Amino acid sequence: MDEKFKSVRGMEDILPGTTSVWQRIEGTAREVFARYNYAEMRTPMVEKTDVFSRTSGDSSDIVTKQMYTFEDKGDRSITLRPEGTAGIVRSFVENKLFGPEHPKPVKVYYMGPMFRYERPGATHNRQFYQIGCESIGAVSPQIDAEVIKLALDIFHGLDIDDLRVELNTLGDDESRNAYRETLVEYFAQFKDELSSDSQRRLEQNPLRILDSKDRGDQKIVANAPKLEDSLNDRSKKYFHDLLQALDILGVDYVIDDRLVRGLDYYTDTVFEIQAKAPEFGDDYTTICAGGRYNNMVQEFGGPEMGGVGFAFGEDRLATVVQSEETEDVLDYFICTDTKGKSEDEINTIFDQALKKAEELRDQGNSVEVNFQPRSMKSQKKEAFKLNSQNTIVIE
RNA sequence: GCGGUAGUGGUGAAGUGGUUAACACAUCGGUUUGUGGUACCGACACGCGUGGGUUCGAUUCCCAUCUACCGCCCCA
Repeated sequence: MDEKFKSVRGMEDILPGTTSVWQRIEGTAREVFARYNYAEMRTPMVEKTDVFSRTSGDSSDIVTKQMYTFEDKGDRSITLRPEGTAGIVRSFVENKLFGPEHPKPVKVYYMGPMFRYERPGATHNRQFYQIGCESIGAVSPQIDAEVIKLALDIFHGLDIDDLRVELNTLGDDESRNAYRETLVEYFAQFKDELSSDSQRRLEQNPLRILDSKDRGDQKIVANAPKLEDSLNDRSKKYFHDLLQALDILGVDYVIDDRLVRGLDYYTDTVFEIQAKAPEFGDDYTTICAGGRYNNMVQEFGGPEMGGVGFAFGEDRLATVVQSEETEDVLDYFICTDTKGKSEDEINTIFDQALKKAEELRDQGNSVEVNFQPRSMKSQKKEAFKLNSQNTIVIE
């Protein structure tokens, strides 16, 4: 085709042949969300840039290099949402869902496109699709555990069973600030040995050095002080209680004290769910991530209320999920025998076919009609290919 | 954003500095077939991602650009 019309880089079409997989993912998610009494919420795909830069953290990778930001005609800086949580919380505050008339926590889910400006690849698109949920307005380890179980239920419902939950706590503000100080103190000794990325992080977000992939960094990280040692009693208890709640639900988990996540807004609980599949090279690959955020509602000018949620990418899941085994059957295929007929005669035949199809469809049948002048042979071939139960010929 | 590989019809692909760009599948037409997927015949890229350049002449060489894929980075 003419190149100037090609789709924008990183934006992919989801063709009719593959939508059934997406529908299964979304349908399964809706069912599970309903069982946990979550309601769907839809927020705009664009927000003022500050909504994301304030909450995600000015130094996060998403904000520094992945935001799809531009100015509208009113010179406002707006951004295509890179993730779902910030917009939901913004709406929660703006619409006063924190009010007493709304039972807490407010439980919502969402699904839709997200945008990040980065290099596209097999598993990376600039427009991608996420499904997620948020439980806002109450803080309790049982809620966190329930949210994790909810995610697992969705994946099990999609027949993804080889799963692993990785878990960590970042503690509350007091604990994190204390840890931050000891961490900066520690890394400062090795400042010159750290990668350039991590040297930058040292000033802006020292926690992120912990999951640096740089080999040199990793050696230094290995001996770094543990977050655990900086946790205050409240944070320790919260995490302990979460583990207990997960035990009660029979959820297996792995504690990973390096897990800090790329977004700055998390407090206490952070988690990832990984799945192993041949499509992922038989490795455990992260398919879902989430955590608790107890400051964000306030940051938007709301009351002091915590939230917890997760999100998973549909694109990545779609490579693993099989479409449901629904055999495509057609009730009727209507052939039109136009060979040797005049144009007027052909038109009449097509009209008859159109009418016949309508009658059959009114009775609830699925019907395909041929409105092209072509041979009976190719029409019957097509009827066979479509697995048509009945074939009618109009001549 | 950096490094690497690649870009030929609906699909998979072969190929060459120079008259008609293999082959296969799909599609369409025809013949055959006790007739609905068989067999056979035929049609199907005025074009080799796009834009320049070198050349008597480029799909084939050079440059740029776009796109895809892999690695890094990051993540979903």
